[in-house]
This record gives sequence, structure tokens and C-alpha cells, in this order.
Amino acid sequence: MTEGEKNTATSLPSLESLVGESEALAAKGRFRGCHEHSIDSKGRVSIPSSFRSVLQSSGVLELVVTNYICDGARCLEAYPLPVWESLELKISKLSSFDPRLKSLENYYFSRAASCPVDKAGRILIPANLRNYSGLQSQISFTAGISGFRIWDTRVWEHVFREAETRLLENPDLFSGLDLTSDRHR
Amino acid sequence: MTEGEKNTATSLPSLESLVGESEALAAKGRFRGCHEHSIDSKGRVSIPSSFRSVLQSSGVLELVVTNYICDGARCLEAYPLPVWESLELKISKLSSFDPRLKSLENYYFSRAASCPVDKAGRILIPANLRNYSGLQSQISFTAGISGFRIWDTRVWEHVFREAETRLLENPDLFSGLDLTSDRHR
DNA sequence: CTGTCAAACCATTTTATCCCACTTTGCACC
DNA sequence: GGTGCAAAGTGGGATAAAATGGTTTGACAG
Repeated sequence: MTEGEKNTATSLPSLESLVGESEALAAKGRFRGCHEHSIDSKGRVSIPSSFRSVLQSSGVLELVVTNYICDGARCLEAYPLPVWESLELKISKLSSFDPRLKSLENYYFSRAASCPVDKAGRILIPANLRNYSGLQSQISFTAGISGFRIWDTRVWEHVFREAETRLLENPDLFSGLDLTSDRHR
Repeated sequence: MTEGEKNTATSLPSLESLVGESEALAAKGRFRGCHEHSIDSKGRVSIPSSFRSVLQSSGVLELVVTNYICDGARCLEAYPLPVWESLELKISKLSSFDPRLKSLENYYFSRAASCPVDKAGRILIPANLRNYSGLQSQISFTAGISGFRIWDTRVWEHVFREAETRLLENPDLFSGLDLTSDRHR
């Protein structure tokens, strides 16, 4: 499989699961919504202004971007630096003697790039990450709990449609989960 | 299936099932009724004033709007911010390492948009959500337990008529449901 | 020495937000 | 019923902010 090609594998475990609620951007608002921007020939993209205000309100001017696979498709994941750091800390403790975690470490951490937000509100996405996720001209930002994802818009639209279909065809995805637990309080 | 097109599949389980009774707008009144408004070229819609008073009495000036499919038709679902937050919290705990939940996350949460109510009592519905639900000129608001739904009026009328027909053809549809016990006492 | 790439700067276009004004509806009171 | 007032709903334009494109400067590697 060449870089940028669609990947048919399932999802990777979410990095977000490693981020405790306490480390998440505390009470400063959350990243929300899906925003489409364009990427220029140099690899620069504007961060959606609503995402920027979340960052600014916690005094963070720097993101960490790394590769990710979500629902079978390659994309990027971006975290505010402090969130990423707490993530690193956890992984470093976990991976001490467990060889299985080495691939996790290699995949997530080896290419994680530090991306400062410039004066115009943009970041530069390194070429290897751009190629990996197939970023061409139209880019979509989608909100996550403690960070956000960056997709080529075509890929994202496909993933979204697939997700819709999967949920319609398989409502059991919900019923198997105990989402209503606190109803019985 | 392109955006805005009718979807013929069945319903998704209601997001409302994820919201515990305790988190629902406590004793501040409920959203009730069906209200028709118009949407302007910029995507602005007035929130029905009765819905607004429910919001104001609990001090909430912000809604979160996301895509949804109800009875086979695309629409939007809107929640007061605090209700939505409790929902996010649950998902973030659940989604830890279950890849199947990626679809749920991608469909429900990734596009959920923060929509502050402006001075004139309106919200701006982002273009992607407008397209998704086919909002054109006439919009219908229908009440839910802890939030409400937003439809293109044509779609809503169709859904309502279909529901009526289904009940007429099958009057026993509800006979298995226990609607008479008062669980919440 | 040269070529490449990234950072900083600046300029232009596009978009969104706020504000005000108008129309319509509903309600109380005459 | 009618009349007047207040609230709700609607539309558009001005202004600020966001998004994008290009050029120059500087660092580093070949």
C-alpha cells in the first residue's frame, strides 16, 4: 500500500482514551463541529477559528500532529501540546517492559510533529504526514474530545457516509452498550 | 447517497436514550409542540419562543446541533449545551478501545456544532448540517424529551404522515409497550 | 556555492458577526 | 369587534475577522 492510499483495516484504539478527563482542556470549551479548509502548495492550513479560540483560552499556541487510522481510513490527529505531553507520559510508563506496546510507540510517537500556530492562524503539516493521510487540496477538521482530526475532505466524506450506513444497518451497536445506566438512579 | 437526499433505511436509536433523566432540564419545563419557521439565505433560524423560554429559565444560551436520522429521514437534533456535555462525557468513557464506537463518534459527535442563540433569538445552522438535512426554506421544530429536532418542513410532513399510516395499518403497534406505569416516581 | 525548505511578513479576498430596521403576530384593553 | 402595544420573527448591510496567496529572508544540507 502506498502512502495516501485508503486503508481497509479497522480502527486503531483511540489515543484519546489515554487522555484522562483531568488532562483534557479543562473547562475551556471543547473543539466542536466539522470545518473545511484548503491546504496550499507548501502544506499550510488554517486552523478553524473556533478551534483556535479553544487553544488560546488555555494559552496554548502549539499543536502536536501525528498519524492515525480511524474507521479504516488514514487521517491525522492533532492535540494541544500539554495534552500530548500527558499522553507521552502515560505511554512511557506503560511501554517499559511490554514488547507489544513497541509498535504503538513506533506508530504514534515516532512521527509526531510539533506544529506551532503562526500569526495567521495556520500550521505547517510536514510532508510525510501530508502524504500519509492523502491531504490534497480540501481538508476537513473534525472535533474530538481532547483534540481533533485532520482529513482529506474526500476521505472524510466517505468515512462519514460509511458511519451513517453502519449505524443504520446495525443499531445493535447501541443496544449492546449500557448507555442508560444512570437512568436507574 | 448524496447529501440532502432521502434515506430509506430505518431509524437510529434515539440519542435521547443516552441522556439520563437526571441530566435532563430539571423541572424547568419541557420543549413541547411542533413549530414552523423559515430559514434565511445565511442559514439563520429563529428558535421557537416557547423553546427559548425553556432554555432561558435554565440559563442556557447555547445549543449543540448534530445530524440524526429519524424514521428513515435525515434531520437534525439540538440539545442545550449542558445536556450535550453529559452525553459527550459518557461517550468519551465508553469509546476507550472499542473500534465499533468509531462510527458512533464519527457520525454523531464529529459534526456536532456549537450554536449560540443570538440577540434576536436565532441560531446559525452550519452549511454542512443544512445540506445534510435538506433544510431549504421552511423549517419545522419538533419537541423531544431533553432536546428537539429540526426538519425541513416537507420532510417532516412526510415523516408524520408515514407514521400515521403505519399506525392505522397496524393499530397493535403500541400494545406491547407499557406506557401506563409511572417509572419516575 | 547552490538548492531546498521553512519561517516571517505582507496583501488581498472572502466570510462571518453584529447591529439595526422593518414586518408580522399575538394579546390586552377599550 | 376594533385599537394599540409589545413581543416574535425576518431581512439586509456595515464592519471586523478569518482564510488564503505570494514574496522575501534566513537556515541548513547537499
